[in-house]
Amino acid sequence: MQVSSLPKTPLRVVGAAPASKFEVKCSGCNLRELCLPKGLDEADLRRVECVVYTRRRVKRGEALFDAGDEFHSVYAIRSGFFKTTTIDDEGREQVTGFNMPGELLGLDGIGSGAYHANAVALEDSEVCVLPYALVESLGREMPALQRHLFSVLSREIVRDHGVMMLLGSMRAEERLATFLLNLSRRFSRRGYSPTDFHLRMTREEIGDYLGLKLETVSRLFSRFEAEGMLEVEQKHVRIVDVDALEALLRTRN
Amino acid sequence: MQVSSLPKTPLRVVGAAPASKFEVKCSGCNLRELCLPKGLDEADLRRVECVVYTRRRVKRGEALFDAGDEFHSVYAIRSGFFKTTTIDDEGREQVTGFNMPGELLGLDGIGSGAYHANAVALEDSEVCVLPYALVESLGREMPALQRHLFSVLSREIVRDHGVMMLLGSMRAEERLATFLLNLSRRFSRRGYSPTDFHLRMTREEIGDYLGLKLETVSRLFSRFEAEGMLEVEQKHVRIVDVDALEALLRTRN
DNA sequence: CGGGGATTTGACACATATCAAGAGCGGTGG
DNA sequence: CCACCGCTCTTGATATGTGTCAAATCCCCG
Repeated sequence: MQVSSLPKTPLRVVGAAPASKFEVKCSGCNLRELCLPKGLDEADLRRVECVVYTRRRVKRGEALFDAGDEFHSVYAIRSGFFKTTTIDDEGREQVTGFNMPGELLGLDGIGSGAYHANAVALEDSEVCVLPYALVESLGREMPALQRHLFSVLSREIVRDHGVMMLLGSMRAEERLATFLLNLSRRFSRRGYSPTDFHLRMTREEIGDYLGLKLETVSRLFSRFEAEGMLEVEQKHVRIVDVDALEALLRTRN
Repeated sequence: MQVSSLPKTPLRVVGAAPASKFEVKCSGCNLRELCLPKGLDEADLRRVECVVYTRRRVKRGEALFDAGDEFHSVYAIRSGFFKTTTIDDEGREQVTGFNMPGELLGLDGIGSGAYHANAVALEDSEVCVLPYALVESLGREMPALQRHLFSVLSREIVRDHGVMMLLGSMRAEERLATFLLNLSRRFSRRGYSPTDFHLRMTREEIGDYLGLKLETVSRLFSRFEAEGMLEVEQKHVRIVDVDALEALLRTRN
């Protein structure tokens, strides 16, 4: 079985400097279109690169930041995979999102000066550090950048509303189907197979995201496989019948 | 029984011009601290007032905007009460929020140029219209305003994560308790009784927000009343025992 | 190569949904 | 001012989806 999934660190710059210091070249980054506005010229890019002057590596299982940490930077994922979670006073844990290269982390900290979520790497990862004070002031000088930031925040709100829809109005199988189709689309956009990928999170983490128990998630995987929609082998998933998955969502019971 | 609830239009400027044209004076608005950054001087306020040059009235049941409408403005609620909802392709309806004076509507449209949600007035309401292009450019000249907007967007994300927590990890009674305590706090902040208020939404709308069926919501109200935590009379709610409500949330089963 | 976490699966419990009926309330028009 | 109508709400009986508990297997990581 041929499985194409994200390599551990597919986007690392070859010959980059040692861990504590990296060459940062947004201009040559193939994720540029995901974390920067379109149509920046060379001069703009150089100014952005002055803001993005460090990278940071986060090992699998480590936190990029924790809820309550003082907010100072937003992070652009360069390689790897993250989950963000919030834990309330009573210990309930909710996974608020899974994040892949080109996406931003830490936006939840802007409003209060402290991060509200934990961001944990699900595999060895690398992020670009964007000191927020610099981003903000650069935004004032570069309208396109400012507009882009507002846009990213707004789209995050729209995404969250989608998750609210999922959690509030969908049945378990619809939630998992939505989740898989969403992953598929995002992998696809990044040049990876939309039908064949590696889940970086556990069944429990999927459950904590979808509002389900891990046993339910496991059963659903088994059922989807039995019904010929998926091939599941541990964390490798192959979507065999996209149409059937999508049809699941259309079935208004 | 004495019930203090929001009057129909508590904040209307006495002697305001007719519906199509209002005096707009942010400087005299007692909601200023809710929708504007602190510490603006007189000159700044006048500039803001140039942007907020119209108001709009929305009757109970009418939509301020619908999903798919072209995005051009953000709205600050001056009086009244709104719900925002999203409907997916299959007709599932999710209430994404209830909004009261001082809160902003339409932020979800910034990212894509079209609103993603419907905003419907739950009682006769009035909003300040903030043309987004003007807000954006004024933000570049007034850092405090720009920072405030980012802050509002970020806090909306945090709020949404709270709702995800509610929908994904709480049981029905915890959801309703959380909802009531949240309303209580927001009424309180606006100078109204935190224990005694009028629900402007139906049981069904509460259910569509909390991911529950209207019957479940109704039963919960009855039970909370039977247990001496609430007094419920139609849409009037009186919180008799806040501690008990909060204790409900602490009960990790 | 060993061990502990992750996954699967089964049996059963329970919270919430569904279906149904009736009551209450508010608005409208005669 | 009263009666009617429609919508909202309440409550009961029952169904069902998902959670809980438990045990066995798997397999990945150190």
